[in-house]
Amino acid sequence: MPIWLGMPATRARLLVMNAALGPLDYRVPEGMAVEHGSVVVAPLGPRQVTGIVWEDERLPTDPVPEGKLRPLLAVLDVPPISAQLRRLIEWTADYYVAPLAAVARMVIASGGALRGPATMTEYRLTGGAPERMTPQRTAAIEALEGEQATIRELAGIAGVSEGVLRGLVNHGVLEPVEVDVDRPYSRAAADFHLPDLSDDQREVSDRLVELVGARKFAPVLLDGVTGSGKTETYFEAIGAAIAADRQVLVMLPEIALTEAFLSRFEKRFGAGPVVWHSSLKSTERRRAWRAIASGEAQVVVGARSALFLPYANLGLIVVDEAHEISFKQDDGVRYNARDVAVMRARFEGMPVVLASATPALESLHMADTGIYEKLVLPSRFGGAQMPDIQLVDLTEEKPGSGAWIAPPLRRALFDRLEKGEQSLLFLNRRGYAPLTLCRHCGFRFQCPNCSAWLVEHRLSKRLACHHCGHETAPPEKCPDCGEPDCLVACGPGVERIADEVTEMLPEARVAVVTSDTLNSPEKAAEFVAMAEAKAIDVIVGTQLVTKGFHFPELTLVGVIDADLGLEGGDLRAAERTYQQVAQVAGRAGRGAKPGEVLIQTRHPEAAVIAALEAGDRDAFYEAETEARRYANAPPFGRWAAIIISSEDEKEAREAAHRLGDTRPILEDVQVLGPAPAPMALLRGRYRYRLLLNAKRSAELQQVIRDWLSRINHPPGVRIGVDIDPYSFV
DNA sequence: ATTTTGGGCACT
DNA sequence: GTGCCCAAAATT
Repeated sequence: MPIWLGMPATRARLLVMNAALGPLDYRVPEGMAVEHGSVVVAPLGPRQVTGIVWEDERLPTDPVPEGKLRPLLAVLDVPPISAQLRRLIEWTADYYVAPLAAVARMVIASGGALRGPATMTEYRLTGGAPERMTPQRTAAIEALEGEQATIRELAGIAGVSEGVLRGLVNHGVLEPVEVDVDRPYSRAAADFHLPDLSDDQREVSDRLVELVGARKFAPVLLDGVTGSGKTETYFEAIGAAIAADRQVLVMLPEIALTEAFLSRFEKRFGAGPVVWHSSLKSTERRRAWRAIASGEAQVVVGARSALFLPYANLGLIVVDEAHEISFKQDDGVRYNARDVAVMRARFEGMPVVLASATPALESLHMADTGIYEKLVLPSRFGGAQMPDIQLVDLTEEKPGSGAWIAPPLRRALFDRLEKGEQSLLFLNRRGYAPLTLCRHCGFRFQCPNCSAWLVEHRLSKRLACHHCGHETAPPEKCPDCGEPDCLVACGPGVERIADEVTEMLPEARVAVVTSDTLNSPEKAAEFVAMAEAKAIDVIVGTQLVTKGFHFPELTLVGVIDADLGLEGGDLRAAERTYQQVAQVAGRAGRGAKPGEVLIQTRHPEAAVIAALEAGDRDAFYEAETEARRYANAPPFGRWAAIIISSEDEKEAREAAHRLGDTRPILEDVQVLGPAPAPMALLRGRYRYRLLLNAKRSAELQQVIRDWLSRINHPPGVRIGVDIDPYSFV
């Protein structure tokens, strides 16, 4: 699609991949084929930058005289970024008050992929014979018949040293072949293994398949109780997209979850999907990126960063566990992948499925107002029953001192172990104890870079900060008063609960499941295999175990402290508590045996806790909706946060007050603060915060942009805008 | 973001 | 005048 019809292609406006730079104009050299979306290399001073050719009218800038233009250096060998994706980049930058370049960088996030297809040299037999035969050469020629691979691989196949093969190359017996290093992915087949679906599932999957066929924007809330088989249901929609040769993006909240997903996917489609997440190695990243951009990748499974990739031919987006707050990115561009996914589906015209057993209130509201289509799976698959939920009132049923498991939960654990069934204890706290203090002088171990206590990890024998990664070895003596043997652990973490279980049930096999212990796909797979083989009796885990796992023999779930999430005054504390507890409860009784859930709490009367006990989701959502309406919180009003940070406390405070003093006075936007942010010191930066509460009708982003552009700050001060903040950290 | 430039200042 | 540091300007 040439864009400068009939005219010499002279000028191109670039969005350069540098957030501090505005749009830059360049000259297109004679004979260079460039269109909107082309990814190009341009000279910038003595250096080079990557840029995307953009529509002039969408990137306004002061006119630059012809004579000042420098010529573009090259067009990169990748498909141009589509107009729809360019619009999505603009929308995201605009909505989240972020620089265009910062958003565009997430599209180009591949480094090596842009430098063209890399090649490597493989070798194969020519059929010729060497002048002098040796036993090794004979063996090699025999073994390598029909093989083509690198020298190293061939040496492995033939069982000879690489030197032997190099000799054969020199004698012309082996010939080099240049191949693309990115080998093709194996193909998924839409009908590889068709599932047995319940009537409910069939009804929902038929509708999803229909929507995939319609090729129009269609936001869907797939609302199914835990264990209802949502995954199998949307797999049918994926099958339809594969059959129609359109790409699918499945977003999962945690990399730890992908392992279980991958094996289910492979059983259904006969080949694995393309995996995308932030810790891919650069070669894997390049291979995946190129396959996605060329259309070769049929199904991509990824964390939130997979959302911005330049799919050649996307036909369906699925956001699984769509309520998860990890879809909200909390550094760089603070976007919510769940919401941007809906926008992408809209710009590109396709269905987007938000799947959850505990949808975000906002999503449910969109469904109830008819903006999203709601598809419901009301019961568990295979006749499994929802678990029985009981509260344990910790003010009456007291665990012993230094213990956190109250008698009713202890009895239930005993009972399961006797019956040979599995139990799961949930506590959303990594490590052994969240605080260590000196019994003698009261000294508390604190992170030097953050406003946080150091968490004791006994498994790794470290005191660690969970915010910045600071670690020290626990000392023998108090660092403050020098008293030996005076340090005591305060409060429980999962490691400590595991110790308590072991003390109580010495013969029980206990597994601690957190991001510390399940930090690789292999470890995750190993854990799943052990749990399925019944080599684990009690799982003690953080929120990592609340989602995705399906263990049919698991019949007891204990929530150690349901009140934990309610502390801290977070906007969404009640909702998050409800979701976490409901999700972890949903791990119980997924097989033939019924499940039991015991929730330990000091506030059995709190609305969230009562709703959990009654299994009354509607009551919780109704109460929460009213609370949101009262607070002018989403979906009724909107919140935004402005975080001012600097390594210098005074500089941060002064910048925050300068902003506060020039706050806009508006009827529909209220500004609160500045105040020290809840994490007043984070990773060595002092932080202040302003909160904005706006009516739905307010031009919130425009107000913020105008306000921030009026003030200049010292270079060390960073201003971050967080639209629809989740964590109030 | 990174590089270039230019002003102010000490030193010769 | 020269060298040096730092802030401001430019980068198309």
